[in-house]
Amino acid sequence: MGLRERIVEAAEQVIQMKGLARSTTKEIARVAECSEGSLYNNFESKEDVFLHVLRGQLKNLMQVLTALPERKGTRTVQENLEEVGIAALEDFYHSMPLMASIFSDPGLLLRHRKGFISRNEGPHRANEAVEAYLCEEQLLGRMKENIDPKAAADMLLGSCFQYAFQLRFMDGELGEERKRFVHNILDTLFQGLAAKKDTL
Amino acid sequence: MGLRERIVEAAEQVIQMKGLARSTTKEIARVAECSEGSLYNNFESKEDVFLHVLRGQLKNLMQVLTALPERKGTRTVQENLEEVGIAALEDFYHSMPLMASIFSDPGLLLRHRKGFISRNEGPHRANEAVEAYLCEEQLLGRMKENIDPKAAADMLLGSCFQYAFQLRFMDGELGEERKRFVHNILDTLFQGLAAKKDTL
Amino acid sequence: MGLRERIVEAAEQVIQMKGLARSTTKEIARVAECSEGSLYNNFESKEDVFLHVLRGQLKNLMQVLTALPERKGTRTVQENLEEVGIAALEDFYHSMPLMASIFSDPGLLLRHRKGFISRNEGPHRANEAVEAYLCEEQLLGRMKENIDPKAAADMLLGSCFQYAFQLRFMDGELGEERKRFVHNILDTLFQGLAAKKDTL
Amino acid sequence: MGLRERIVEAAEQVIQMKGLARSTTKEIARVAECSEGSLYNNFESKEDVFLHVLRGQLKNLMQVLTALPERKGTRTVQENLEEVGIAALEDFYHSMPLMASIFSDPGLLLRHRKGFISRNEGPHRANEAVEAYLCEEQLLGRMKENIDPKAAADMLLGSCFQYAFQLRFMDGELGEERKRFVHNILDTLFQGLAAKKDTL
DNA sequence: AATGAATGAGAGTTCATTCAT
DNA sequence: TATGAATGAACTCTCATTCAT
Repeated sequence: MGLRERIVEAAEQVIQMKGLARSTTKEIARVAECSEGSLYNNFESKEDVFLHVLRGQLKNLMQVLTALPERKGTRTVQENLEEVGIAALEDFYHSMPLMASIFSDPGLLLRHRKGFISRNEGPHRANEAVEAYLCEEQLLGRMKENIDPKAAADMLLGSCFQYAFQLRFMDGELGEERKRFVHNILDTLFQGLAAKKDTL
Repeated sequence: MGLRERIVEAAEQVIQMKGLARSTTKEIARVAECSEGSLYNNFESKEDVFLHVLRGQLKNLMQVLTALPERKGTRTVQENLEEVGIAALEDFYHSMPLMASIFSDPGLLLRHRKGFISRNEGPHRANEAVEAYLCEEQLLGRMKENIDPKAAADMLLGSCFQYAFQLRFMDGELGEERKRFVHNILDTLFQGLAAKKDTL
Repeated sequence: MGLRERIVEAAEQVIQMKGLARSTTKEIARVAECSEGSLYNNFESKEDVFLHVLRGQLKNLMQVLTALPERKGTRTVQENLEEVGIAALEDFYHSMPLMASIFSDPGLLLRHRKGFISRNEGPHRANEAVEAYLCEEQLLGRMKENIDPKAAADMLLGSCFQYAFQLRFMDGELGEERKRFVHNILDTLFQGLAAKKDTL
Repeated sequence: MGLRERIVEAAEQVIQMKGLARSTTKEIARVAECSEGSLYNNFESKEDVFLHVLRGQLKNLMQVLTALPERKGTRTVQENLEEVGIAALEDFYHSMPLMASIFSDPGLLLRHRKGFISRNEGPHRANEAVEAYLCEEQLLGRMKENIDPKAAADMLLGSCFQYAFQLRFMDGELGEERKRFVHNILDTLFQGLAAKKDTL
């Protein structure tokens, strides 16, 4: 593994542990087993290192989403979405401190927002991928016709996102209940809340 | 308005503008039109000021949720939830930089987590309130019986939460589409995704 | 007791506890049960308060020394000096943190040295008083003739002074061994170190 | 000379001049001709610098005391003690502002007392060394048998200690009278105060 | 005379960044 | 290319003193 990668991994570790606000170049260099000078031989600035760390997030989820189009028409829609939901929950949980930290410095966000968007790295990508998948399933008649695939995608990923946020806030670990959480979400989402017409 | 309040409001403004990481006591004092010393006559530390700012968040949403039990059995369930969703979206959007910033310093979170929990100030309160409301409506027969109220609450608030996060990330403003967003979510949630049985 | 006295006593307490460097007007006012403003209605400055505290030190020793001339020719010289030594040890022990603290701010010492000297408040007064007493006893033939009363006084008080310093440094309490210490000092001082002539 | 040493020397100079209470890191850095940041690359804190300054005190006296055992049986006891007394007077005079300053912050003393004791750096070391030397001379018959070597040591060093304290207090310089002072002390100590028996 | 909120200068400390080696 | 000592600007926080009440 090259030094650049080692530095990015070290930075990720340090930010996970201490938080972005308490991460220092000295500590990152220590964990990467190199000098602080080497940080600046490989990256423009500490900010630059952080950006590379950010890019490495949600890797697992993105992989699942990349494979999603192939799932179209196979297994059940709910099964396919469960796979997505679990991956989302895991990655959101893992990356939350990093992703959330960007709001602690709006200037940083401002400087790099265009870059994120042009490289299609925003956190909305996942939602769009799920939405696209659901459109396809709708065309296949495997999902109700007159509902909004975007809303469905937002509910699945949004509930996972908020759950990850709240777990981190409460210092909860992400244990086996993750499967049950996603399962309950999807069950409810597929059934709908509406009472039978005669009782409405 | 007392100086304490002015300081908290100034701190909120500054953190909204510059982010927690770039907020300085000097700037907060400047905006509050007092000396830095006065910050420390009124609060133990900068951290203490931040905590008071945090406590003032989600006020509007909490008010709507407090009124929710009285809504039980009135209007339609979907209308009642729309009110909640819109308030959530607005408050989440407004507070996101503040709430997310806490993850930039896990030490800070660690020091105050117990306080948050004991004062019931965690971000999960909203979800619990909506869940409780939906349980009641279920008993009234205004919602399908065999679905999970918690999952429904998580989807509504989770999608609003993530939408607020993404809007902030993309520098989007929260305009009139907020109503449409919540409406679509609830429409989809009430209908359910499941295809008609004969086509499943 | 008037407010002025209460403030001086409070200041002494606080300086004893926290040290001059960590003593604040806020704390002194709290202990004196008055406002910080009252400090400045009664004294020119914090420095002024400290000077008044200093003047109150070594009261017990000075009293003993004042009575010393009357002791002349009574009891034994050694007994009279023991009384002095014990009083010195006690007062030095008690006042050491205060007296020593003045060296932490030479500017303060410089500003007030002339005042100390003109009011005859220096720490050398005690030595002079003992020296004067010993001169008298020498005239009475109760002490060896050709020795230096000043040196004797310096040895008695000096050893007590340093002992008090070292006790404070080591966090030792001034217990019953104080009598033994002074007794040993005086025994040795009276006997002299010189070997018998035939062995010298 | 390394930067660390330069910083310690600069700190000693500054504390000698301004006193511990008025010594600032800015001034120390200025005198050491380095940045304030360098202070913190070389020491944990300003307190840490002060501790290193303290450790460097009484070097000359300690050297004389280290050589003392070799003096045993040579020259006269009084000559050997004069050398000790003069060194003590000089070092006490020089170090008094530094040593005394530690009492201006009992918290500091508390934090490091164990360290001082375990490293055998307390101010009592000198007394013990002289006491040990006198014991040896007693065995050689060069000093009166039935007197207390500890008391003798305490009188010699104590009188020098207090003399140094008073000189500093009075802004007196330590001139050539230092030899006379020590000489008088020792003369008196060796002779003893006791009147001839027939006159007692 | 008594108050205590407000002040602001200045303290110790941190840390991203540089650059001579 | 790798280093890490040196930097200095910027930070949070303290506290003696003032003054309107």
